[in-house]
Amino acid sequence: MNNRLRVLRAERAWSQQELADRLDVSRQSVNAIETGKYDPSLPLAFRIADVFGLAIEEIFLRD
Amino acid sequence: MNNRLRVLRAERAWSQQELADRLDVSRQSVNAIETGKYDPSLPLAFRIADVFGLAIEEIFLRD
DNA sequence: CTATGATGTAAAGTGACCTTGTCTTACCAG
DNA sequence: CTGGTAAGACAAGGTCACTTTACATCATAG
Repeated sequence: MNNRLRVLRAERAWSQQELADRLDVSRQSVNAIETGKYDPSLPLAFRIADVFGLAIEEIFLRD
Repeated sequence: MNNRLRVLRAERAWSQQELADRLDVSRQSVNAIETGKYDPSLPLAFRIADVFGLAIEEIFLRD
């Protein structure tokens, strides 16, 4: 399960902390997802999609 | 996090066991997701979307 | 140099997710 | 009616996603 989180965040010039606040999770969680330590829960994946205004399939990719 | 799993499965006349086999999880997991006991992991959500040929957003709904 | 912001990593705890096992109900053959 | 099987629910246990807390590195500003 690959994801384009880092790129999308860079496009908006957000820090991990800034994204974490918008998602209402810890900064470390954002970092862990970006570095591929684990996948987000489905509800969090939806919130991520909402924050970026994209579909889940446009952010998370089947590897 | 609401989902249309039961309806989609009924449309195809699949038992919980049949769907579970296609998803490579236990029959109980399918049941638990249908009855709203919990949400599937993101990878499983993708497999569910693949099995039904739909987007995740068409199966799982923000409540 | 000191301070601050951005990112990465680690250890420990909680609860979500998934399993195995058991149960009920319904249906059909004999 | 009885035995067998299929479908769906429920319970208890284990693994891991996710959180918190804490500490470390590097860059840049003052």
